[in-house]
Amino acid sequence: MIIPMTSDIHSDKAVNLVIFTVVEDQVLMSKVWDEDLISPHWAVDPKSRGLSLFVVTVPADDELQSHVQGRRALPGGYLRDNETLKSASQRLLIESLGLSPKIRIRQSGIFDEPERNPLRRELAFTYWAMVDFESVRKSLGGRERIGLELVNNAAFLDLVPELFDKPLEDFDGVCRFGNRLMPKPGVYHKKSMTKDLPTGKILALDYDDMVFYAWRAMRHAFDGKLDPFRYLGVNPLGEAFRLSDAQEFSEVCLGEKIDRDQFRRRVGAIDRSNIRLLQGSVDSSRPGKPANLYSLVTPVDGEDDSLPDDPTRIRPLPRT
Amino acid sequence: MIIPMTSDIHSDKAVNLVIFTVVEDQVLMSKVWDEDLISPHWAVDPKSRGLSLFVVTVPADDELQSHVQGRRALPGGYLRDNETLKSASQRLLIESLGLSPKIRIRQSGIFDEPERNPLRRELAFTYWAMVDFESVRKSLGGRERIGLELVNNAAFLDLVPELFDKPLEDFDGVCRFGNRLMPKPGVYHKKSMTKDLPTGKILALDYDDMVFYAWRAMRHAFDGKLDPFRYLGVNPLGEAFRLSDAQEFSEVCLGEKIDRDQFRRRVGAIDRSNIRLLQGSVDSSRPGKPANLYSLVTPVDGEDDSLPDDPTRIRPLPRT
DNA sequence: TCAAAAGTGTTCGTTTTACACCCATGT
DNA sequence: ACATGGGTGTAAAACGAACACTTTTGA
Repeated sequence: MIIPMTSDIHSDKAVNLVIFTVVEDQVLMSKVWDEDLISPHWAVDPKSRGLSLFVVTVPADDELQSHVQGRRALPGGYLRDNETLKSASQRLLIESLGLSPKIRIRQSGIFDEPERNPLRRELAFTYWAMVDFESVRKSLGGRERIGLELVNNAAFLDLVPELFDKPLEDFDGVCRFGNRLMPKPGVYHKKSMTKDLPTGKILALDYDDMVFYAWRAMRHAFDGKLDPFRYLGVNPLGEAFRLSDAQEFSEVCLGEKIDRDQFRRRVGAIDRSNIRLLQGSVDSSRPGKPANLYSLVTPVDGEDDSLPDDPTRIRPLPRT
Repeated sequence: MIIPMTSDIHSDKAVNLVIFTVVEDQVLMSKVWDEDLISPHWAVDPKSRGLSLFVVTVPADDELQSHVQGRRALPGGYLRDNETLKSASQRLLIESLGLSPKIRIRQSGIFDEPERNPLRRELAFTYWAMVDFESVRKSLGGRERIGLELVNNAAFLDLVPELFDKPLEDFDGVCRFGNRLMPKPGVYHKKSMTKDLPTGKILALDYDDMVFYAWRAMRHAFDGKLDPFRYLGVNPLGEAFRLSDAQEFSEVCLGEKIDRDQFRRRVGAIDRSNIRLLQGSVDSSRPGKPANLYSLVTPVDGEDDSLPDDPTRIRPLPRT
């Protein structure tokens, strides 16, 4: 990528984007032909059906190649004079992926180690967003070699116990980019990042950390009494969906399994939920009892800023 | 203040410190003679007894004077080549206040509006800490004219209902630098900063916002099941204290009133609390029934990094 | 005897978690 | 019939908020 050499570019202030997307394995298989764009190769299994959470990656800059052993990077760019970091991240979302500016973007971290980039001192600010897969798909591949790296799916969650020699319940969220353990008496949350894990580093430089922290932030959309669709500004499930699909969406984003009955009751508390039963429509396309279909009461629109940036600071809505 | 003109200073990356301290009004009166250092003047009332939460301020830079109408600023400085922002904030804490590096510092915000500083484009990163009043006191005044600005105290909390025409329970935390309303059905948290309030701006530029967001972060030490002393790394209450003092400390920091019985029961849940009854010692120095005295089981030490940076991500400790 | 502040008991409604059971479909 | 997944009833446990009452001091 060639950066135009206009003088208003702050080349020591990078903005990196952690763009999440959720897609059903079979949709991914049928719509993405170049399997080199999807990593790792086992990420999509033709036999099983399920949702996967991915993050968008690009090749590392040429000048970095000698330092990164072929590992990929996160899309990004540099701050300009007349922008805030947030507007820079919006511009970069358009520039690098051709995505509409109506996407809800949130700040998630500062990466400022003097040695983090072996070429020069630069601070990196990460912004994250959840994006509809259809929007991402159009940009995949191309000269930019835009690709997807798996963050989490049901298969990975099933692997966790043998991979880390701990049951899934011991974790307060797991994904390929790291995890936290549930606190025990006397011990607070303990986190593990890819550099400490047997599975090893995934992306170049400190991009793994960027993904992990952004994932932790994104995760908050699901762990409280928030409406994740409104919070993320996107609905990857389509017009009508099964509750079990909504549950798998939550599980993959949270990196936790949720009890079926608890999940249903939580979203069923209509006074704080955006999900409503679609009268009289069922889906029998899969084994078992046909499932009721649901839809969103208020369809999402990306640009609603009535929600605060930090979900951790929202108390649950009181009952009516 | 003269900044040495060595070339490794990043003069477009500022670090500002929001240094909180809690002090009893009568201690403040007896130990600080220059009342110009304390703002506003009604902050300390010789008649009433109580705790106040302050933030440390300094005069705005000379070059800014024409823009700020005499308003004061937060201590700060610039990032250097070989530092992270966090180590810069530690250095600045020593340089500007002579404070020991053992103080627990946390990041809280990025201020990046292109116009935020009328003199030049600069990004500001804020770091906050809670500091023992004795440490702050030694630096007050002097050539630097280091002073204190009131953030919250019982008197201000009592004023809130008539000031904002709303009962205190409608707020999810109030202080002089802003507030949030409790969410109502259909409406999420709504915040008000000083620029929107009848009470008006307090400090120069966007320093009010820095204090507000840092205060919101500091507040988290109190609203969950965290041990605030361990989280803040400081104990402003001394060796032995009444539970009612611990309660006032919490109320002033939270910007909320807490029911006496609820507060006592919460800290009384010893398996998750650091507070223990001091056998056989009572304090009769105030009207009413003499109070039992308590102390911390594990005295605080500033440099314990077993606690994560973000309290919102801590789940309560399970019971033993 | 009263005000003031400390300290405790008890209730009630909500939330969380777990377990169990029934239901409707395809094979 | 049975495997598969959808959907609901119920109950224990934990938690939070509210209220009322008792205790011990000084004035």
